[in-house]
Amino acid sequence: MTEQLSADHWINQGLKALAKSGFTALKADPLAKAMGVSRGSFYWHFADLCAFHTAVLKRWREVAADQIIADVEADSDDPLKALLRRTFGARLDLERAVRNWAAFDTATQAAVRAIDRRRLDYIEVLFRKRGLTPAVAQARAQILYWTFLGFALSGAPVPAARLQGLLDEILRMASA
Amino acid sequence: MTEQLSADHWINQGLKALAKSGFTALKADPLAKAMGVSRGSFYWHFADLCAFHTAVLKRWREVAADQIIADVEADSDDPLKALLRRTFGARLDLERAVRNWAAFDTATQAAVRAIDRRRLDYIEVLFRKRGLTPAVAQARAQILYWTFLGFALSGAPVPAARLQGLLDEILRMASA
DNA sequence: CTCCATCCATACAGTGATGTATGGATATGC
DNA sequence: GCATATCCATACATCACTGTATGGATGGAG
Repeated sequence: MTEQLSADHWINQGLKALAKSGFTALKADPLAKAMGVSRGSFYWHFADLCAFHTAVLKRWREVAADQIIADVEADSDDPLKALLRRTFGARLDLERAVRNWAAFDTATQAAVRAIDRRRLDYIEVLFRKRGLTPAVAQARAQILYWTFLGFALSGAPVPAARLQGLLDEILRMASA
Repeated sequence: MTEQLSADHWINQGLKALAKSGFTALKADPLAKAMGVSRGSFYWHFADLCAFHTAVLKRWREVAADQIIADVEADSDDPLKALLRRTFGARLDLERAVRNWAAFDTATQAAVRAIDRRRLDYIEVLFRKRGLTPAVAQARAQILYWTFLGFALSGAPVPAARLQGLLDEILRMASA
């Protein structure tokens, strides 16, 4: 057994295809071709497409959660600033693809909602630690998160220098 | 000729299907069934699917532009506030669907970019009229537009009362 | 009334994918 | 060294949709 595949191989390939080509690429036939293998393998590891989809989604939830943990662990001199730098600077193709997917699949929608909840709560905590009242902290967390989502989903590339200035402005507005 | 269809009928149905079911619903066969007619009509009015897609997209550009005009014409006591009320309160399914579509089609992507440019420019003008420097006006316009996009694309429903508070907070942050 | 243009239905071949059934290859336990 | 479990290839039936070709219906010009 030199080159046998596992379910994880398929799931990883699924995430890769998702980030690169969107959720419409999550099909057995094209993935198999991309991996140089036949669909026989796919249908051995997964009952059907739906099972594969839920597996990919589960993995995404894990990595998205890990992402959050990593952000929490970020150097905490100015955690909000660090969080902005990290999130606005990250590769966002996967994020984009999953959220597009969510418009067509309720399970994906649920996963996205769960992740949103966690991120929102975390941002809110950061604002509270800065001394804002709970109500204002909640509002600004929601607003900041919307801003991030808009940036992530707009798809328009922003030069690094300009992005830096925009992040500064965001921080200024959020801390006023 | 009592019940003949025109290309416009198809395009309108396309926009409706787009808003309701996303860009994957822009197919001849399902649309024809939904209109109680056969694909023969479709392929008489349009050379192929691609031609239909560009027609739908062209129409979207027009209505999205009209939307902007309407916003510009909005009562101008506090234009920014009026703009927020109008955009955050509007039906955003079509906006959502088109932007999802743009992730899979470069022509759609170009249309979205064009609309984004116009909206951004308009918001920037509003900020300048409020006395902000060009640089700050540009930055805040971008940030506010991202915030709108995040709201529009997040898909999570927000109760009207809570939304009102959030809009107030946005205005406060943007005007500080 | 007739002819023609407009508009639509139907039938066909073709494509890309799904899911299943069956059998072949390869390592591992005994 | 053989049987078995694991993993994959191939072939098949099926489905949804595309695009085309052909013919039928309907209304207006002459």
